[in-house]
Amino acid sequence: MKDETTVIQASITTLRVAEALKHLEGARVTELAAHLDLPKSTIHYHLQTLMKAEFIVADGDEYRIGLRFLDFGEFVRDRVELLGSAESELRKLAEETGEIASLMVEEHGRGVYVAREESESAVRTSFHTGKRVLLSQTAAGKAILAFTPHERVEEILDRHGLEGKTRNTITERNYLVEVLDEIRERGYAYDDEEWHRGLRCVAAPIRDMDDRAVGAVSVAAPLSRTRGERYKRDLPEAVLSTANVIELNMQYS
Amino acid sequence: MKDETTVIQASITTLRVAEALKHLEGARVTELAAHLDLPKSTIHYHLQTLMKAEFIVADGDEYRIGLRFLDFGEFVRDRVELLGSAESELRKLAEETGEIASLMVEEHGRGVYVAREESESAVRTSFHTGKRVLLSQTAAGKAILAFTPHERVEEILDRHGLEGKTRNTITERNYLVEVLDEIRERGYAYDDEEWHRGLRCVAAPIRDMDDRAVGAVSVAAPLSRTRGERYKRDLPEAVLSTANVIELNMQYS
DNA sequence: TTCTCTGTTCATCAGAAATGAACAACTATT
DNA sequence: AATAGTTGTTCATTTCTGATGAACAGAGAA
Repeated sequence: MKDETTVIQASITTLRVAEALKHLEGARVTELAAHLDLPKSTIHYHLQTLMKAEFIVADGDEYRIGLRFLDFGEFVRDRVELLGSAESELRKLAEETGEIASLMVEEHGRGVYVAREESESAVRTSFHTGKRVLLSQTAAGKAILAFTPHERVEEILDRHGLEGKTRNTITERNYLVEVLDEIRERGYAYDDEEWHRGLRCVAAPIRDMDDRAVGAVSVAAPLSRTRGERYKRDLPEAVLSTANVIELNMQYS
Repeated sequence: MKDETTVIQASITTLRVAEALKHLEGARVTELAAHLDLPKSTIHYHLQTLMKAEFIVADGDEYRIGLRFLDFGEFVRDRVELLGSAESELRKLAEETGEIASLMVEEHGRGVYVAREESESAVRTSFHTGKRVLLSQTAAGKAILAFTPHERVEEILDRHGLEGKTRNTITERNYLVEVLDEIRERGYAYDDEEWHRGLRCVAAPIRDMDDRAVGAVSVAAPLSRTRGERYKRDLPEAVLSTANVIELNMQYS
């Protein structure tokens, strides 16, 4: 597996500037230069480039990500076929459980939340649609991995590793493989404070005709509301049932 | 006003490839090469670059825009402060009128729809959130222009011109200025099939303390439902009232 | 098989991206 | 006000890299 793909460095830098601008929630030339460890002049030219292409905007004395990205974002969102079959079911799941229900798909070996519905009583966590996470760190991600061919899983783990996020995050490869086996048997996955302290999730994969995961539904709830039977039986049942309906919807569209 | 800003050509090309990929709704190397009039090899390297940065994805035998843009898109959407004050009001407006209600802001001299709500009976037009249009071609855009300082309006018109879209689109600068004066007096703007055949819109600006437009609300309805008083009185009233509430909401947040 | 498409790789070369220093335009401080 | 310390922009220079067409390999189609 060769990693030295020939890419255009200048473009990579421009994209990194955009990324940094998002990460810093707006920034000025000097700040970006420090953050990316590049000369001010270099940053300047890359910002000019992004401005000319209208991907960023100058707001007062700092640069920010522009609405052009919204255009692209909504476009790509509409291209996720799963969404059509899933959105209304997700809403029902959120209402029924009183928590946050979300839909994840895999891309470039990462998990991406493409939809999210929350009820009034849901916990306030700050992950928006589009959020990218490591598959190994979330219930939905593990549900996806469990129903992904072995070689592909290996590839993904090679590429992204197993970064620890909380004290519960799985960081050992062998252990992860065991967990995935369990999930495959059981049919659904747990996240017991592995991604965020105080937060537990239950997720079920959405599979195609070949039994490959095309995504996963998950419910996220605070520790305090995931005691006993609710965590062991009720939430899994709700999530599984939702995943099942989505799978059926998919087939008739 | 010098236009020859020094930009990085390689990056511009990469961004153009992304743009083309969106426009073509996914494409292969050869198709892109033809569309952008560049050698296949050049396209190849730019695609590799976008792939490595995970901004696009290879789907079967073609490349597509990736979900990374969704991350950026949602991020920038959350940064539009207006939205917090406007979203619920927009929904009410959509229900009340039974049409499509949307919110536009200006960026880089263009109009960008940042929110959109539709009722069941609304006409099916295919413009999604994030859609960028010429300000002169829409009711919301004209409402914004009418409450934008003269010099800035001149700048915008110089940059983007007055492209015709339907037979009703305003293409004469002097006439547009007249229309903007009317709008300023009247307080709201019309779009009489100027953007899309068979579609009429009514829009009102949302203004800040300095009377400058920070956005506009608009209602879009099919020609058949915009006869007589509804077009002349009811819709304007509804839109104005919504804009007013949003302005008030803004001040207390 | 042969032909005709793909997309990828290669070698070459012009020219463009990166850079630090110099400059100008502001703020803050005194 | 004057000054010192910021900032962002411009400039000249040099190296290295992005662009290119041709050659190549791989997949279907004929």
